[in-house]
Amino acid sequence: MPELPEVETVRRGLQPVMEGAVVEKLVLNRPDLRFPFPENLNDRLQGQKIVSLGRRAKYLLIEFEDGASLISHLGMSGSYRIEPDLRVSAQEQAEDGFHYPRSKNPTHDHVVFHVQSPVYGSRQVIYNDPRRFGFLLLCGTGELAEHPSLKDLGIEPTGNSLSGPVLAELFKGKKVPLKAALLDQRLIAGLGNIYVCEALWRTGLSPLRAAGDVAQDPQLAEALATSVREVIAEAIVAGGSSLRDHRQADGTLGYFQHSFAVYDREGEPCRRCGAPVQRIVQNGRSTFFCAACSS
DNA sequence: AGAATTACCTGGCAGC
DNA sequence: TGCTGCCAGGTAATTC
Repeated sequence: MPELPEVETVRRGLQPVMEGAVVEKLVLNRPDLRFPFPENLNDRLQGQKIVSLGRRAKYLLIEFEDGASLISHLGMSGSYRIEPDLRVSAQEQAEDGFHYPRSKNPTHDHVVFHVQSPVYGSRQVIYNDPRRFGFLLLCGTGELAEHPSLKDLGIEPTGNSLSGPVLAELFKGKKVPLKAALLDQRLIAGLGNIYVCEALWRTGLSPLRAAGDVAQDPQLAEALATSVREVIAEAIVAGGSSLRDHRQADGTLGYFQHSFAVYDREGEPCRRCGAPVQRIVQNGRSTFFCAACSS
């Protein structure tokens, strides 16, 4: 599920119940995910108010009033959902505007935040992750920027910071294929396999082309930077659209509503030229592109 | 140093 | 219907 747009969708879904809420209790149903949970996590967070829910690249940042932060990464299969507390009546549940998806598999409900929201009252925010590639790290006051998971991250592909000249500078002299360069979180942070394929297709660039090539052509660099920004922005809007009617934490719905130009469309006609979409493997991962109209 | 490969897990699906 | 093999959007560790 989670590339940047999905994490942003999750952030927006959780924000209403979590921001300003107090952590009543944190329940860990196992000792670890990808990494061991921080020690005494419940003791550290119990009674603390969540002051904001942020995001950096694909990381969800839960910031507390004492300045500490939880860094949450969803890995490949992580998701959050909101559930009503037992004390919340069916009537209130029906009227609070939230959508409460059932747990697809309760055995993978690894973390439960019991929160008391000033607006919605008691709710459970539940982290589910079948593959357990996700992780939860605790970061002390003021250490977020220097945290090992965050300090080497490149620029966000949101807003206007990713311009043609900026992209050209990042890719200058790089011999690696565009696919690898765009996936490199130290250059641009937040792109994953899907949106890299989509942005390259949109620009008419082959994923096999050397990144340094694009750096030497200001127009190409501008076009690629624009495509990346557009693809990400549109995906966030699509994720958000599933939140319009029922605010929900799980970004899955928005994600699957997306119709991709090339991703997972091997053999199907290119939406630009009609030639069959190709699938190749780069660095052990699938790349989808149109060999006929990308170069 | 930088690039490529492997490891970490479970679930779903195609093919037999 | 079960079994096997393969594939999956992530980062980190290891090897080259």
